[in-house]
Amino acid sequence: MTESIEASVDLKTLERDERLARMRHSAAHVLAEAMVGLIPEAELGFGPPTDVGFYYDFRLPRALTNDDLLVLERNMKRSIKRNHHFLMERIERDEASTYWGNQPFKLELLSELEDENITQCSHSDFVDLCRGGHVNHTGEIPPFKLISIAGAYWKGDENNPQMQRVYGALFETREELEEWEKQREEAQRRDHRKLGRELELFTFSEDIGQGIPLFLPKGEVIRNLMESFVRQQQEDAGYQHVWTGHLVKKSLYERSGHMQNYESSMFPPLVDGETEFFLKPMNCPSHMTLFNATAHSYRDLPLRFAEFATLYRYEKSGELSGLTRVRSLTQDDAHIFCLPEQVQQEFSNSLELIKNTLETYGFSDYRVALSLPDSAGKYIDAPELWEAAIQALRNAMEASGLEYVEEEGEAAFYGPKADFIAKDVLGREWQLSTIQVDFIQPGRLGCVYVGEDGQDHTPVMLHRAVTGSTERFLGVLIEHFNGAFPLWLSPVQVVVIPIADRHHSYANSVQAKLKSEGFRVDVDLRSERMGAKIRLAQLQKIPYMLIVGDKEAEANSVSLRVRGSSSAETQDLGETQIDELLTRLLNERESRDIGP
RNA sequence: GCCUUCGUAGCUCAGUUGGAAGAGCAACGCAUUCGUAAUGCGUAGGUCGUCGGUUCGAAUCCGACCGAAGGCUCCA
Repeated sequence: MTESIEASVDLKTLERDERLARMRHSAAHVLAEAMVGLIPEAELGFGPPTDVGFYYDFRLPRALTNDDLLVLERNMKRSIKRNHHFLMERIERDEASTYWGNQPFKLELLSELEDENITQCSHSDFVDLCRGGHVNHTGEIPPFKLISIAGAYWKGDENNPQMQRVYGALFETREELEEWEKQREEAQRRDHRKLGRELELFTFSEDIGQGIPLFLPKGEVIRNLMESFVRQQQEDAGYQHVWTGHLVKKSLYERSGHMQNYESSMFPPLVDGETEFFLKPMNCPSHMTLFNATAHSYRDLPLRFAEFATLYRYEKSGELSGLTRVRSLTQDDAHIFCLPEQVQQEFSNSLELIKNTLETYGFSDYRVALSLPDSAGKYIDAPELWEAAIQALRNAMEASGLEYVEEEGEAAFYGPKADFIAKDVLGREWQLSTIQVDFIQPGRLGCVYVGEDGQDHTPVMLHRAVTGSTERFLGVLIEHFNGAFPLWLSPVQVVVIPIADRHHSYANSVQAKLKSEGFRVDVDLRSERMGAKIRLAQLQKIPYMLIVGDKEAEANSVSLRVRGSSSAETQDLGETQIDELLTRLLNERESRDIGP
């Protein structure tokens, strides 16, 4: 056996990320060791570290079960206790080929190694082809937990065979691991699919179809408020709202480039004789058609068309998920036709709109990704237009003082994108808003304006969505607020709770008073005890409970109970005069307060 | 679409090796009139996702399909 070529490391001197990566990668080795112990015929793929732990891909003669995870975990812990040293060594190619002779995936990896710097790592009796990056010995692997079994394509390519992937979570301390598990459970508790059912916001039905959410009355109230909010802001910012229906002829999408680039994500066409109609998967061609309906002078620009449009996208069945990935969605979409020199100002205006909106919902922490094309992609071939668009977008972002990271290969087929990725209260990231610069489609669809020089010119088009899709954004909001919406968004803002039957008429009068101010108010007239009514209101996460009995009816007041910002915490604010209550409610509603 | 798991009342779930479909909550009815998170009693509710197969007999075993979950792939 050759000598170790990996120097021993003092973990304490490493950056946290590097240290964790080594620990996680080492744990993956130990997982593979345990798997070979459990199923000797296991074919090994590879096992990298992840954001929360590690995984290892295997091809196995049988499906793994959750019981297998327990066995694997136990065996891993045994190996860890024995402080096996990780030994890196260099090996000759033909020696490696012989050694890995019956491991097809390892042979494939081996054949892809360009140079002769072939290394493998052993600990205990287990050897793995590996480029390195371990802790010194298995005893340095901190607390971990095997969490799930999943299918995964070899090398992430769907044309490759499917492997079984075992995921593990690993952190430096027991506390961090437990914290992570708690976060995970909290996320499950807040799952918008569960809350959507409990709060009667939306549902799905096999009779309607996969990925097509149906909104119950309370869910529709929220949708409507979300859209009204954006609509009002857009009107203030000089947008004009338009409406372009649901069906579009194939020929338009052929000219825009969508047929060539997007057909697989569109529902099959509706055929009428010679004509094929498609359900609209996006609005840009429709809005450009609207633009072309009238003649435009450079003086008209920028022209901003906005639409709350229902779009249909044929997402593959396995990709659907609650409200966050659907087949019918409502986009708060807009297209801004402008002069090249207006791009920067329009970008900045859109950014302002997006910022205001996200902050109103309590998303103050977000990052921006600049999505660029790569050489491999399906991007429309017009290098100088791409270059112009990317330059314009970069300039606009820098002028706005935005920090951003560039991501190659993520652009739309017609242009680069600036995507806004916001963090929710649990620290999870969601891609919500987007601004895109398009130098290509307007020319393809013959959009022109008459310039100062009396000649026709092609406008630049900005695509821009604020909340993205109403469905997806609502799904994120439900989890963000844990179903306890701020007053302005709550489907039921106030519930009046009479203590006994003799208080019903006073309760009704309180309801009428608040309703006349435009509040959404229920009265609980059931023959139940007050405690039961309060409990129901709490579970429904209604912001304000007004309890009325003899005292209150006498004094023209209510006993005020506030739901509180978190689901568990409530406040009894005691007796409050109706006028005082109204002032409070009006302020809270107008300011769209999201609480502490 | 692919891998794995799952589908029993409106919801959450029990249902032993195949042998008469259950509970709690919700709903409905009656009683109760109550002071800050569940009043009591009663009634009703199911082609066990669908279709087919094995069996004397299927919620239970097998197959196909539909739907869901966790991943993978994809997301203009």
